[in-house]
Amino acid sequence: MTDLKGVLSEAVGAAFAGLGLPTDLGRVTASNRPDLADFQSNGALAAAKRVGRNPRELAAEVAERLAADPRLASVEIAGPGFINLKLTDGALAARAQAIADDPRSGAATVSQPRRVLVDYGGPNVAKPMHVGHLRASIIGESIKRLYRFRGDEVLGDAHFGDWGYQMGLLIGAVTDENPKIAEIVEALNAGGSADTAPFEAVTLADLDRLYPEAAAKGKADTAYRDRARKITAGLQDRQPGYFQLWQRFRDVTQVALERDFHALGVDFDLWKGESDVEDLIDPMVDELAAKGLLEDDQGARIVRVARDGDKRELPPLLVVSSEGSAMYGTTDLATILDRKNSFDPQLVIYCVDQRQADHFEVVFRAAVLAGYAAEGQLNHVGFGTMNGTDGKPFKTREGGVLKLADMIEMTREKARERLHEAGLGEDLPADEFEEIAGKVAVAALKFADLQNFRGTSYVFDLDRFTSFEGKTGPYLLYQAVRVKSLLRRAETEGVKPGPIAIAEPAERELALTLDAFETALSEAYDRYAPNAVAEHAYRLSQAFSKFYAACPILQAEPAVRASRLALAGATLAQLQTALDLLGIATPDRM
RNA sequence: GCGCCCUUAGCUCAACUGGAUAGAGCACCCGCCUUCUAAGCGGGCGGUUGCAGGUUCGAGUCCUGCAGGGCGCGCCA
Repeated sequence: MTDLKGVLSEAVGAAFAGLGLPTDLGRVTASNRPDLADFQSNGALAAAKRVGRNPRELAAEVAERLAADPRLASVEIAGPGFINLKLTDGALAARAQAIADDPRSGAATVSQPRRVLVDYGGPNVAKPMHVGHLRASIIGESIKRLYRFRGDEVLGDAHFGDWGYQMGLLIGAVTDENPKIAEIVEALNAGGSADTAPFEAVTLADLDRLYPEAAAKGKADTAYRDRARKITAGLQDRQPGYFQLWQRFRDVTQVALERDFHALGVDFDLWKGESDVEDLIDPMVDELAAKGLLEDDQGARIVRVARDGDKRELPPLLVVSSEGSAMYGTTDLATILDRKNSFDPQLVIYCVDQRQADHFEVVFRAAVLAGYAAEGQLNHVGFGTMNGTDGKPFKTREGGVLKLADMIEMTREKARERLHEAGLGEDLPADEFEEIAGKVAVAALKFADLQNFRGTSYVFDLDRFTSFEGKTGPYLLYQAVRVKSLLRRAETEGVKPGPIAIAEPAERELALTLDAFETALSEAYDRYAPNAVAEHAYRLSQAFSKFYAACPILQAEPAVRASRLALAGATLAQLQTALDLLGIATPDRM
């Protein structure tokens, strides 16, 4: 299905071709001046430069060739040579009708679907998720849905951090604190057998408490750090005591993670972790050595990735540490190999904090050197940080890191408050009210994040995000619910949608906005930029709201009523699709 | 020190990859509910796009320099 921009680009392109000029000059975009036109082409300006002619003259010749097009109500030249196009109401109505009849709400699919893997989330075993994981989850989930909707075959992978130094630190800390567990670990490591039941006593809260202490000690105390590294290497060697205790860490973490992700409406197809590629590492190291990529350096084994012409000095990829353990770059590289051997993605999107840009550059270069990926196939889609109102990375009032679960509950509480303030949902059963509050909270958090371009940092301001007024998630839910309510009423009154006709300005604007969905999606897709979808959802809501205020629906005469009802239905379908692509679910009532 | 990113209305952010008069929301002011959810709609106020040059018909967008802010720079992830 082609949108109006595409249809008109073809027509204008043909007109340019008729003058012996390149077809691509006909590229049409939405008008910058809605008061003058629906669409515009700037091709004459570009052409004038190439062929050395007056742009207005060229534009006039193109316009002449377009004059007979029955879909166009007017073709005008303006300014230095803009070609302004206005559609007939009939052509607009036909497009709106096609969108209303389309289960995809007018969105196209890519011509060549790819296998795409989205790597996001990145929670760590033994550490509760904190606000830092929020953006990865929100943006990654949206990108996954967007790519899938465009027709690609997409897998989302949570990619646990479960195999590094922090595991060694924690095993050390837990055994220090609990002699009984230390005894069992030692016995198992020595090849003996022991009852591991006491491991069950280790809770996520314990790990949560011990990790910061251990990490701090590791920084300050060289001996402590070296022991943790040795334990890490031992774990990676599958020494039974370390390995079984580690499994307990993984289990207690998994439960909490699933709960947090579920609350956010985030799902993964793969729950793979660093440990899943452990078996690949030794052969991979051998292979890298055989290819002559590996170098010994200060007791470690590295791959140098610097290139001529680099503006900065990139560090090498550290493959094996001086203690013999795998580093995160090692598992990242092995994961690339693992994916190549299984899903064989044509594109991998790493949705990870922008601060890790250098790290990914190093890993990607190493992957290309090793022949595990082609140049450009691995793509780091970075994002900025979420800051507090002081402009610095978000912290609690006490200065600590806020757990994700706490943030979600905070937002949910705020949502309940807002609903009560507005006197909404009070006649609903308690469980439905809770469900609505949950959806409002998720919509508030996600829309606040996704309305900004991912690369920029933004300020976390709960009061603003949860407001029902203005450009917020709750506002969008309200709009969707309002349409649902309208459609329910039509249903009970036995009113059916019918053929769409366009007459009023508000109807025109709504139809044009519905048509712009495809442009927003392709931009979001090409630039890994969900904010284009968020922007569209908001514009659609506004256009509908204007229409809703200006054009009575159920009170209108039957033909108009049927048309407007169809427009309302098309709006709801597209709005829900757009929100779904942002990972936002819509309640039926509020 | 080297490198990357950022600086747009009082505040929070957009701007379809170089196009017309730089747009939204919040805040503030003025209108609109006996009619489909007013959590809404309409109107107004608000700008030397950090500063200085350059490229061209045309720059928030590209190039150079400067100022301010953030981040990264091998055995954490």
